[in-house]
Amino acid sequence: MAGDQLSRIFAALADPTRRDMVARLAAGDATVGELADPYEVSVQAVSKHIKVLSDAGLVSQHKDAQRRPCHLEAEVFDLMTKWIERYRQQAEERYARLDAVLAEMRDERPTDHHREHGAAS
Amino acid sequence: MAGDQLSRIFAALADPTRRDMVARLAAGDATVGELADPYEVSVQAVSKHIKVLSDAGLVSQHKDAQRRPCHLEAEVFDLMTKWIERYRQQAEERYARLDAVLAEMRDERPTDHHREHGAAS
DNA sequence: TCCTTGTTCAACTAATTGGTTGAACAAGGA
DNA sequence: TCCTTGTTCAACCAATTAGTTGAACAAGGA
Repeated sequence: MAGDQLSRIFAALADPTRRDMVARLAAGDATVGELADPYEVSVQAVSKHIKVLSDAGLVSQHKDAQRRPCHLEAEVFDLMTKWIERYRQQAEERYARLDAVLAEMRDERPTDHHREHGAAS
Repeated sequence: MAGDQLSRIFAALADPTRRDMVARLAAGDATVGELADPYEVSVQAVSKHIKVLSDAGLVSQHKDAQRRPCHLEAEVFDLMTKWIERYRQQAEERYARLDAVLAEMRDERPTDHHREHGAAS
């Protein structure tokens, strides 16, 4: 399980070290060695982190002699943003409706002017 | 490790079942039992999933007799969106600049074929 | 050619996680 | 009161994962 890209992306970014690397790469491409420098972990561990980001499509690498510079693939972030926005908006709309209903109830109570127009779920 | 909220949020959403539950909750509050219904897993497993979402701040629960209806906390999504947008924009700006530089180079030597993109700045 | 640099592979360990079952607990309803 | 419903706790298992070390490999430079 956890095979789809969205799962891989979220899982990749659940690790603070990897988020840090993404932040670093947003400022410019970097080799695995350069990325490993600020951390106390082994280069191999960093290489593994890059693989995770790479499998998620967040990072690509191209050959340059014996180096493999890492490059942030910003477009993939759209997948996440779309997913997030969809449910946030849905939830917020629900609240807008609820607020409207509550406001209406507040309005109707003191004067009892207009009658209700059907139940809101 | 993985103690900060952003890590918990990303980790929580890395699981497709939990993303599904978020989708369900975006349409309206639901009890643990109702959430468990469409899945083949035990109610206890669903309860654990809700705990993960709850620890991440994505879901809250309130008491209603013996029920504990789950409620999606849409505001928390902002944390993610902000993090994502920051680095995406940063990366995109970098490309805008790179594109400008490449365009300039193209203008300056029309005969030279376009080069591979190396590290910027 | 041999040596150095940069990266990855392989094997292993410890910790985490998603699932299970069985028991407990909390709040109504008979 | 006892019974049912809804939820969580506890203990356990299998799979995954972040880290380690040691070895391999690929590409220049002497």
